[in-house]
Amino acid sequence: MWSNLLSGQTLEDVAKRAGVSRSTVSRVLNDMPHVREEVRERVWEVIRKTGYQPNAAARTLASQRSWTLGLVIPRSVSSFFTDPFFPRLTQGIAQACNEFNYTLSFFLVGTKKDEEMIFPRVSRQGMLDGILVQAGQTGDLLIDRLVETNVPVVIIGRPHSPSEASYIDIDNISASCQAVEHLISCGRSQIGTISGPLNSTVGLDRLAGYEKALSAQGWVIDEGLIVEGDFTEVGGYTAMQQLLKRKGKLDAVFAASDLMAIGAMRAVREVGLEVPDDIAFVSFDDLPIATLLEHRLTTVRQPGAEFGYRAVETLIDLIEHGTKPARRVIMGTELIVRDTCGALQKSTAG
Amino acid sequence: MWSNLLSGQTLEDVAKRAGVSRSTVSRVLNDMPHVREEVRERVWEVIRKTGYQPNAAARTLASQRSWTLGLVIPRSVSSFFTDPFFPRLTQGIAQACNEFNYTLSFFLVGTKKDEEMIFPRVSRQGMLDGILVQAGQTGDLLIDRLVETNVPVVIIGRPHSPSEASYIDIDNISASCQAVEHLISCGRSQIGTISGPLNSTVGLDRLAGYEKALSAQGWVIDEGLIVEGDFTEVGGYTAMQQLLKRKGKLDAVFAASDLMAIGAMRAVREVGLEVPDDIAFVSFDDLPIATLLEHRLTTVRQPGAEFGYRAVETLIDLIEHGTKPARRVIMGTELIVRDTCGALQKSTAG
DNA sequence: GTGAAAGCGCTAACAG
DNA sequence: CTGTTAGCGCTTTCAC
Repeated sequence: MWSNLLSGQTLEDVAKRAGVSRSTVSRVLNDMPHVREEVRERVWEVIRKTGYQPNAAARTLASQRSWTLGLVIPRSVSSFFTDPFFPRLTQGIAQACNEFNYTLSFFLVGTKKDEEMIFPRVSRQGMLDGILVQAGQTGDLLIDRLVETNVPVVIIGRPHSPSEASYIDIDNISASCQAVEHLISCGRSQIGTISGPLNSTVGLDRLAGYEKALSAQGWVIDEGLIVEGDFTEVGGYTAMQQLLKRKGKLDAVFAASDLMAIGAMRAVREVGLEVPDDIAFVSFDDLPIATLLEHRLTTVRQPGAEFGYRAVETLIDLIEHGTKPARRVIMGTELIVRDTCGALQKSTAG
Repeated sequence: MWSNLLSGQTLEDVAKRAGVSRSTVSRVLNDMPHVREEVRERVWEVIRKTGYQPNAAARTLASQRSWTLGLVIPRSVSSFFTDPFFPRLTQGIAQACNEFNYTLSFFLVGTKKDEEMIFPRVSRQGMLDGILVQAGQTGDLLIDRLVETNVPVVIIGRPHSPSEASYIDIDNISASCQAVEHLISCGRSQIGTISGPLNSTVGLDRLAGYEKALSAQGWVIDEGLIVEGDFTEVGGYTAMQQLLKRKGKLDAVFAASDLMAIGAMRAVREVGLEVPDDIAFVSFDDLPIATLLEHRLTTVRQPGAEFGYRAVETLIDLIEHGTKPARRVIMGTELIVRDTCGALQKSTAG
């Protein structure tokens, strides 16, 4: 009966209609105490009838709280839109934001120019209550700039510069070590690796895990068995071709991502070799596609959505309880044994 | 030398330091005329030195403009995080937002409860200058609610209810028709289809294109050759198994997405049939993976990033020049002929 | 060309 | 329990 949605209603209007003051309406709106039940209901009634919606900007300005979180993807994270891992991460983040009633703003830094345009928006007061930023490459200073900003920040992935920043990560070293150990326990001894980009901590850590496992056997690291990849299918394919040049001395590969393992297996198939008989594979991610391939991937499952969810929880903790001390959250992984490592085959046959 | 980043500086502080009034600083900040060049530079100098950043909430409140766009994914769009098409779309949207200096807020409606939580946030005054919403399924009323809100809205995909809402889409009917015509021109005549969900316009339209192509030949539509899919790999696999029950009468399939074609080809391989010799395929999307398969996909390329970019442009147009008349943007597609349709093979052999 | 003053719509002391 | 009163930090007339 009264004017409807978004007709520019204000608290004042609602107050007048309900015959109370602005403060009372504000109290009702924010579920605060000290309002008679009868009045509270009268006010709600008016709010409902008028379709009144509080103005977000005014609320933010007055309360110094925007209920908005920023998700920043640095320029150096080029795989954000191609690596299937990220959608899962984003999903978890979005879900947590919904649950905790935050809005999620998305800052994709595509170019150097973008960075200069975006940074002011991100660091602006009154815009964001906190920031989630994906760890990128060495030399990408965006994260450091963000941290200096004094807005609560949680880094997704281990940051390069050991600062007092909060971050959330998985234990890439242990997980990779375990993956390679599995290969060893399957009887493989000439194990190569296709690493992630070595200018990222995730690439570095997974390589470190590989080396750790070999060293634990007392084996010496053969640099020729290490090829740097880029987390893409094509990168895995190319890297495998490198590795195959020394075939005969290679019976297994640890790939730092499922996508690279898929590319690598394509290269293996092309030269007429068999997976897992000739070359066994263990990789990382456990993408949905892992079980749909001809040879189902033995791979390290890392939390995707849960990871994002937890990152948001951590950030909200910083917002509500202060940024010090820095939080360090390490989430667990799990080795999923399937076909590509040859373990199941063996136990079936043997 | 003066205090730095985010120390709670205000326009007032800057004005004082520069020896001018707030109005002048505001003019400088917003590149407005009527400021002496000398003064302008003095003010910029202070801004730079102090690291002052204007408060976004205050600015939004005073100017009634948030420079923020919302991207809403309705509950019924469950494939958002699994279909590789969406990342490309999002990328284009994010890029356009950067270029036009808008911030992108992301609303993922996961559950019915989410919808009730999110709707007020989205429709709230002072929060969003405009909304991009992905078209969902029939019966999903979110879009209609959003349109009623009077905030400028652009629907991504053709909406179900023919309202005066603005939308952007590709010509799914023509594109699908062309795809099936190609199959016909390759000499196939027993053509089945794995459709998208038939409660979505995109599913409906691609099926309509399939039927149009057959009808144009004077052929009668065989309902037994139509199986509904869900745009996923597994859905394609299952649908193909249905179709294969009538094999011998089937020499080609039009799949409404690449992912479904991949699943379908898996099913074909499992029963020992050959692609494209026994069954030819044409699909839709042209995902990056299309060229990495054993049989490279013949598929309809639809704009991904460009689509998102254009959606943002359209929305900004609505914001700046009014929502009437409604804009209808239809983007082009292109049939990419590769291996799965058998055309190349044939021309090589013949 | 510049400044004063009045809001934008809300929250949050502080009285009562 | 409720209302009054200040702001939050900026934009935007309107004088000068």
